[in-house]
Amino acid sequence: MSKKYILEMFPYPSGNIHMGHVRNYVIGDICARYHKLKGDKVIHPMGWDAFGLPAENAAIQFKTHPQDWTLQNIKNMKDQLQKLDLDLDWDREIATCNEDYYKHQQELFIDLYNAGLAYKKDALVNWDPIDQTVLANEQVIDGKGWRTGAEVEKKNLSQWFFRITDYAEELLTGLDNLSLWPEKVKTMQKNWIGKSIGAEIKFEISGSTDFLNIFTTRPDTIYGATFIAVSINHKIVSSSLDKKSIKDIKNTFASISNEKEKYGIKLNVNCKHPILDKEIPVYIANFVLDTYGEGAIFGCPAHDERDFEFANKYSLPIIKVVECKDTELPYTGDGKVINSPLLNGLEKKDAIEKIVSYFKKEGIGNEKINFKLRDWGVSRQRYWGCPIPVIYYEDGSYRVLDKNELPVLLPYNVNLEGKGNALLKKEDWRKITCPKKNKIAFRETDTLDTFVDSSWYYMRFLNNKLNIPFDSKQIDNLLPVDKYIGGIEHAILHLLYSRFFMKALRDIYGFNVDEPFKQLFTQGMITHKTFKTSNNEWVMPKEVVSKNGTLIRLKTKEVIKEGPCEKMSKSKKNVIEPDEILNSYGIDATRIFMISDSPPDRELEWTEEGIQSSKNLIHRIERYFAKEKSIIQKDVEKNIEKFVNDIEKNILNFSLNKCVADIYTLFNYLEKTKSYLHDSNLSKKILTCIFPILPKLSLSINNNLFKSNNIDIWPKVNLDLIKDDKIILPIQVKGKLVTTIDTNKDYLEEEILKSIYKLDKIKKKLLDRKIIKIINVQNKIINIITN
RNA sequence: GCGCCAGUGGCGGAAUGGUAGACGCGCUGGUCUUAGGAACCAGUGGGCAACCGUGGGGGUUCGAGUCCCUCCUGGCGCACCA
Repeated sequence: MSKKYILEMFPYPSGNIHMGHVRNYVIGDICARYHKLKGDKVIHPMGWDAFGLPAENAAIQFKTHPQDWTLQNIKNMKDQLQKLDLDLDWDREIATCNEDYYKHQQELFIDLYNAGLAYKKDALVNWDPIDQTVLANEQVIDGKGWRTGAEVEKKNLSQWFFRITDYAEELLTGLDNLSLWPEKVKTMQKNWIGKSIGAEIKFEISGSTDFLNIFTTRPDTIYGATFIAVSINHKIVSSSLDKKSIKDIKNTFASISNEKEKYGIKLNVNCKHPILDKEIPVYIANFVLDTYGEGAIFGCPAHDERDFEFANKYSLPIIKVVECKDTELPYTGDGKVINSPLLNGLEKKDAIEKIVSYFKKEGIGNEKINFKLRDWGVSRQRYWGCPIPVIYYEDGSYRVLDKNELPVLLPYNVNLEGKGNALLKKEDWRKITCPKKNKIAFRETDTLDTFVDSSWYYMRFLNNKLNIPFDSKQIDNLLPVDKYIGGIEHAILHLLYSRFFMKALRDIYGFNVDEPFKQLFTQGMITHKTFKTSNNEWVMPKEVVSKNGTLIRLKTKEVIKEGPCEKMSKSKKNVIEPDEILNSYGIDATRIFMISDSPPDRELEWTEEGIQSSKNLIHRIERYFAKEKSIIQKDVEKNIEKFVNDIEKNILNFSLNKCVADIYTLFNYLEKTKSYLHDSNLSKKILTCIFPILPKLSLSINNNLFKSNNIDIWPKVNLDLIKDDKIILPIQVKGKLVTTIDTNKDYLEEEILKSIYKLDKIKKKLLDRKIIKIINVQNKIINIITN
């Protein structure tokens, strides 16, 4: 018996499930039910990603406490999910906002801290000066606070970070082993991690013993370096300009409307070229990122587009060091190195190798690998999240709590009105006496990013009652998740953070699992038609009727124009409520429609016709099994066997739309041949195979026919039975199909050719032609090649 | 701009390099009736035909929707990453 851990990304408890959830969970449920019928030990849990900002917003808007609001939402959504009759392990349920979840997360924080993977440093946040609060990136719209409309400021705050960059290399190479992940997601993660191999080079500052570090992927172009550019936040800027000038420059940078326009200020500093006996100027440039590499570059205008543009603007020299035509400048391709005494004639790869070893020898540079990936900032200046188990003393020092001092409970009675973080204002919670040092201390008032909550929930599901975060033995036995199903929007952050957690905790606890999710499946979103009035007001589809070919709004008789199909959203009024659909069409019709009209990883367009025909199929299957038994045709068994084989293959491939086609094909056949067989093993086989997709229907028919609530286990396919001994063989002349003939499998080529030559259609084609060659792909095709 | 993915009937979509369009929707004609959110039967890529057809053009192959090159269009992601 093998284990199958099937997991759908757990939802944020917003209060109501939407069609996207339904599709997500139906896909997972079909897998889970299939594997159960196969006899696998299936783990199929569900829980709630229950911390996060919307609860705080709701608190202000509806005057409810975030906890009450969240718990009520969980209750509502659980009711709705249960109406969907999903085969979930509800006894594994967790909610990240429950003490019993987040206290273990505090333990993990301590583990990470002790392993050197959690640390504090200053970082910039979005600060709303009116609300006196920190904003998430998505709350900043066009540089303004979403609620106050105030110009958002960048503020430097001391914050907690997880050292995900320690795992950058493994997070990158690990992708190669994830053969069951979509290429697209792997590419996105690869780009996000952004590994570049290059060199770090020291540039001596003229008239000083100090130097500038520069990262480059093109050390082979060092002879072409004619300037240096640094970011405005580089330390050389603060040491050579006063604060006022820096602020002015920042403002100038910010005022450049075309983001790509190059702009620079020459500093009163030069650097020595590391090889040549010359000095090159240093600029502050708006296009140099301070978060990448060393925040400084050397400009080689001949072989870099940005440097070329900059050099032209400020009339800096352009020195060609890679062979190319002048018209090709800036030339960024490969070629032989020129104008570079140490490197002339070498190809790029050899030149890089040679120059780097020269730098090493001279002590002015080294190989360097650089990543785009930054450490993960996990502090959120928010109430509704997992408290960080840290206390601060009056002298500014801090202490990470011991595990026996946990949990740090989130206080219930807080003031969410007004400005600032509610925890900061909660003096009686914040201020404590440190039991260890017996002096006054203050709790950390930041809470953890909710991505932390979702980075290990799949571990907690394995044993949600345990008094420690998880049991390492169970992790080894039951992870990785075999099939993880969810939206593509989590391609980077959630999935990368979870992979990091898996690896970090592996190294701390010593378990043998490297990756949390063996197979990842990203389902497509659900779209629906949109409608608008002539004033561009959105109209709900059910308000629209067609009258003599024009669309009008039922109530007002306004003429309506049809828009494109778009992702369901409240603002576009094209949402379909799962509750309504379940009430009108039932669970099974809803389930099967979720997988009918397009492959599960692509968009699904919601249509009335679609859901209706799903319902019709269910009636049709019911009618079929209600018919009087009839004599069984010879081929019925074979066709059913083929059905079992096909539908199984398609479930395993997530080709669920083809499963629906398999069901139609089977019932088309059975009805066409009037084969009604419902008291036999054959009908039990059919009921088993449709059970994962249509559980309610399958059970009720099973009950009617066999007075049993038990669905048979998944049948083992008899491949001999499926084999065809008669085949239809296509006959081509010169690669073009002319006709087909019915024949036995494993025919003799000579014999079959004789009968082929007798066919009129073939005779006509062969008239006045000479046969050059016969291509017989046994049992597949015969191709007659003529002159 | 760079990267990835995709382009097949009226529509959604099927096709290990081997009969393109499975299956569904829609549509056409018919049947039946307790007039239904039905059901059943027949048909449905284009063309009167020979034939032509998988975004355009080239190529590989006996044979290409499928592989290669190139261009066009659309979607997604990244976006000055040195």
